[in-house]
Parts: sequence; C-alpha cells; structure tokens
Amino acid sequence: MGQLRCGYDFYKQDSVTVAKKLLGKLLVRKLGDEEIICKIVETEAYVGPEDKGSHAYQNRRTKRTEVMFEPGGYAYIFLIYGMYNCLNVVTNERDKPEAVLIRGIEPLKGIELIKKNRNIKSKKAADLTNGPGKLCEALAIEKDLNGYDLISGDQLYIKEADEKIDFEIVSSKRINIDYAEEYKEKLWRFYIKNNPFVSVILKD
DNA sequence: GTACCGATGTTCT
DNA sequence: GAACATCGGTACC
Repeated sequence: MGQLRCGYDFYKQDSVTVAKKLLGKLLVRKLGDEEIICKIVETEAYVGPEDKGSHAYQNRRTKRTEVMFEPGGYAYIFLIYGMYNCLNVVTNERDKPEAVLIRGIEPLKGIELIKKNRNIKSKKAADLTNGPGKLCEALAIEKDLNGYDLISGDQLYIKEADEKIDFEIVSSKRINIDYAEEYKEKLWRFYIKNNPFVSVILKD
C-alpha cells in the first residue's frame, strides 16, 4: 500500500500547491495498537521568507523554525498561547522555509480514542477536530513529534484517500495573523466547501 | 448565533 | 516583558 502514501515528490512542491492538494487526503496516526484516520478539510500555506505571517519571515532561523529549513516531508509542531500545539507539514526544498498548517480534519476511524483524548463536554462531533489546537489534542500530537519524518515514519503520515470524492475548494484569508500587514490579505487558506469540520467561516 | 475573557508557557526582544 | 498560526466557558442576543 506504500504507493498511496505521500512522498518527497509531493512535499517538495510549494506550500500553496501542497495546501490545496492536502485537502481530501488522509492523516494517519498510530497510537500503540490503535489507529486514527482523519480526512484533511482545512489548511493554510505559509509561503517562505517574504511572508510576514510566517515564523520563517526573512529567513528567521532559530531553534523553533529550524525544521522549516529542512526538505519537505517533516512535521513542524509548535506551541501556541502556552497551551495548544499546532501541526504543520514542511514543504519545498532544503533551505526554502515553507510549511502548511493543518487547521481542520474529519475523523473517519478511531473516533472513540479521539473522544478520550479530547475529553470535552460538547456533543457536537465537529468540536472534536475543527481547529489546529483541537486536532493535535485529538491525535495526541505533541512537541516530541516536531521534526518527525512523515515520509518514512509510521506513527504519523499522510496518504491518498481510498476513493476520490469530488469537492469544491474555497480560498480565504488566513486566521489570526493580524501582525502580518499586507500578507494577512493573501488568500492562502483553503478548505472543503460545506464541510462541518472547517474551523471558521469568514464573512466575505 | 456573536462577544468577550482568562488560561498558560515558550520564544524572542 | 510582550507577543503569540487557540480554546472553552459564560453572557447575552
């Protein structure tokens, strides 16, 4: 089944291309004997040294951003607001610091384990995984997976869906990057139209 | 449905 | 010391 998994030829593309192509693909997480599979429904591209929204703006290279300078195919995980982790996929070639933030996923398998990991009151299924912090908690994705190899690792990876389902892609501004000046206007967020696991719907 | 607010800790100035 | 690619609760429509 290896041919279904996304490899370097996929991740080496630019982040906007990868962000769009990730929609509809499957995020797989192995936890002991159990497996969680979710469909990716919302992404954001962070586009390299010129992008004022990106942690790697002006090639800012620190311990935190180091993995963004690696070749595409690694996980970039960072802590936000002191409490939540966010999962990114590093894209493009070595020394071209780009990444795609996964913002929304739809659980297909392992929902009981997701509920256990999240432990929330809400009965709405969407609240389990409709946001970057939520989905990391749901899949037990923590800082120890920063730099994880999504191409050859088996704990966390991305693969093609088993069957192709048509959907419409919506482009929008990225969420919560007020500091990014003109770059906050860029339509570098993508999601599957009408999917309930999308985190935010902006008014036009 | 929207609006605000506090929690929390790492990173960078 | 400030900022931060967020979330869940409460209050009020």
